Amino acid sequence: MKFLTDLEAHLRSRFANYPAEAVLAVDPCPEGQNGDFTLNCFKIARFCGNPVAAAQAAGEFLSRHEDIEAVDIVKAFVNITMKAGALMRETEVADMDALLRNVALPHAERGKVLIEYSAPNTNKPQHLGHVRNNTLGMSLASLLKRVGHDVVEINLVNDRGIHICKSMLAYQRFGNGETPESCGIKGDHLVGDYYVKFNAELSKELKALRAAHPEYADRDDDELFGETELGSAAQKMLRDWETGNKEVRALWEKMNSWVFAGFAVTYERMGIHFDHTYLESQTYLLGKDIVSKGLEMGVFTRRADNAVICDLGKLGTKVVLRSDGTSVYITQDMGTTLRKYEDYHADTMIWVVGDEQILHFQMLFTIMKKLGYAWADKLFHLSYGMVNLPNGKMKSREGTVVDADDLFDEMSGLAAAECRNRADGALSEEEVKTRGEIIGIGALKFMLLKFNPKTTMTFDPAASLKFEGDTGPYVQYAATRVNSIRRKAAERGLTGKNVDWNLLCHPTEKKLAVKLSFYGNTLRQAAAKRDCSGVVEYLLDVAKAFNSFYRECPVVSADSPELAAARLALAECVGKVLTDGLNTLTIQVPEAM
RNA sequence: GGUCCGGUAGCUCAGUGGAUAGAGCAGUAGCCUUCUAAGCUAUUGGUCGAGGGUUCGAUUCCCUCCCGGACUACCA
Repeated sequence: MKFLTDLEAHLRSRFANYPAEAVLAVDPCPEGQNGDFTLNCFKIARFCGNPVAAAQAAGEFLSRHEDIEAVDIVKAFVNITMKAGALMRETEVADMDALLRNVALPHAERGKVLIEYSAPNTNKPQHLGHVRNNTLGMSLASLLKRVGHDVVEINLVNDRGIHICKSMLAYQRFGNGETPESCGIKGDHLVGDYYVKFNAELSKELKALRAAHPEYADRDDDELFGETELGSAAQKMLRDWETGNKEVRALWEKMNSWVFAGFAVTYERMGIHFDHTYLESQTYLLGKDIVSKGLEMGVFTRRADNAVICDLGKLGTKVVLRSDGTSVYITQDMGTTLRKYEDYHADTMIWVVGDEQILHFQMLFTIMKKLGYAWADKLFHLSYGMVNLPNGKMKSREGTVVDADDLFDEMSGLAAAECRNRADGALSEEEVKTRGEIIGIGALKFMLLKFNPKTTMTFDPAASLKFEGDTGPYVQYAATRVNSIRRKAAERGLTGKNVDWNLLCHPTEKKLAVKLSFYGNTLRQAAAKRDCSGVVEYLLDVAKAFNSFYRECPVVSADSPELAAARLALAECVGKVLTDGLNTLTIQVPEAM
C-alpha cells in the first residue's frame, strides 16, 4: 500500500539502522478499535526507539498523508482510517481482476510439486478417513496450483498383498461367481463384503483353534494367523500370486477391476483427477538396488543374521532388507520415491498420509538424505489426525465405519431435499439433484478442511448435516446472494461500472474491502504452510462481513443510483473472491440456493 | 520406558510474544409487506491442564509435572 511504502521511506531516512528490506505490514483493525487498518509498532521499536515513540513518529507522518483520513494511536498501535476512495483503490477492490491475478507468487518462488494422496487398498471401499485424506490432498494440490506452482497429483494404489488375498480367498470360497452386475452392488463394496466375510470366518476358526489348544491362549491373532486353515490358504495365495499363478492372477485382475471401477465413481464425485496412478503391484519390487548402493556407500550395514540395516541415530535402527533378502515397506518406499523423482523431477514431493506414519517418513527422508540425493531435503509428509466419531473411534469390526459413498448420498440428499423445499416446484428434479450434490459435497469438504490437518477431529454426523453457521453452505449462500443482487440490479438498469469509489464510506463497506484485500496473502500463506484451514477461516470471515453488509447496506434500494452502483461493484468483488476461494478448495458454488 | 502430537467456553474447534482470548453449535431475547431467514442483531458462558522461569509484556517461548492419543515390527 502506498502509505506504507511512503512511511517506510520516511522511517528509513530518519533512522540509520532501519533495514533496507520492507518490515512494515498492516493488519485489519480489530473490532472495537477506531480504524480500517492497524500498524503494530512493537515490531519496529528496535529500529525506531521505544514502541510508543515509534507509534508517535509513524502516526505523525501518516496523519499528513494524502490517503489517510484519521489516525488513532493506542499504546504502540497506530489505527489508521483511510479515505474511502483510497481504501478501495489500495485494497484493489476497485480492480477486482488485479486482486485475483495478484494471488500468484512471483515466478522465482514457483516450483514443481508432486503430491501423492489417497493411496487406498483394493480390498474395501473408502471411508470417512479416506475422504479426509482425499480432501486434504486435492485441496492442497488445487491451492498450490492457484498460487502458481506446477502441480502433479498422483495416487499409489495398494493393489497387492495379504489383505488383498483375504478378500480374494473369501470370494473364491463363498462368492458363487457373483459380480457387481449380477448383484447390483458397487464393485469396491462387493469386494469389501468378502473382506469382512474372510475376517468373520477367520474369527470363528481362531476361536475354535484356541479352544482346541489351550497353550495358544496368550498368542495374538496375528501370531496364530498361519496356524489357521484360512490364514495359511491366504498366505499360499499370496505366494501363488507372486509366482504368477494364472488362476490367482486372473481372479486378482477381475476383483481389482471391480474395485477400480468403484473408486472411479467415488473419485469422480469428489472431483478428483490424478495425473498418474502408480500400482504397488508394479512398484513393490523397487528399492532393492538402492539397498545394494547403500551397502557400497556404507550407509547400510549387513547384520550377523544377514538382514540389511540402517543406523538412524536417535530414530533408531531400521531394517531395510529382511534376513531372507526380501523387501520391507520402507524398501519399496525408497524405490518408489526415487522412481517418482526420476519420472517428474519435482522440486518438492508431498505425501498426504496419516500421522501414525510420522516415524516411517522421518526414517525414509533421513535415509534418502544419507544416500546423497540432493532433492531429499525437499520431501514433506503432510500428516493428518484420525477422524473419530462422537462416541469414539471408527471400527470396522463394530460396524461404526462411516462409508464414503453413503456419506456423500446422505449429505447430498439432505441438501437436495432442502433445495426442493425452497424452490417450491420451480426447479426441475435434475437441477435439485445438481444443487444438492454441490452443496452436500461442498459442506463435507469444507468441514474437513476447517480443521487443522494435525488435529484428531471428531466428526459429528448429525451436526454436519445441519448446513448452518460455520459451514460450506454458509459461504456458498453468501456467494449466491451476489447473483440475486446482480439480477435485481439489472432489472432496475443498474450496473457496477463507472463507479465513484468515494461513496463507499459506510463502516461495513470499508470493513468488507479491508478483508477482501487480504485474499492473496491468505492463499499464499496457506500454501506455504500447506494447510487449507486458513483459507476456510478467511472465507467464513468474508462471508460473515458480506452478510452484515447485505443487511445494512441495501444495494438496489440505496439512496442514490451512484451509491447503488458502487455497492453492486463491491458485492461483485465479494462474489468473485468467495467463488474463487471455494473453487480453490475444490468446492463448487451453485447458481442459487 | 523413549519419541511425537494434543489439553483454550457445556460441545466442536480457531488463535499466537503484544490492545478487553475468538467463532460455530447449544442456551436466552429479538428481526421475514424490503437484494433469498441455509440469513441478521443482541446476550449468557473462560484460573487458555498445573506449577516454575525468560520478557516491558506469555495462552503463545523454555523447564518440570499431570491427563489423552499416536508411534516405538524382518506389517503395510
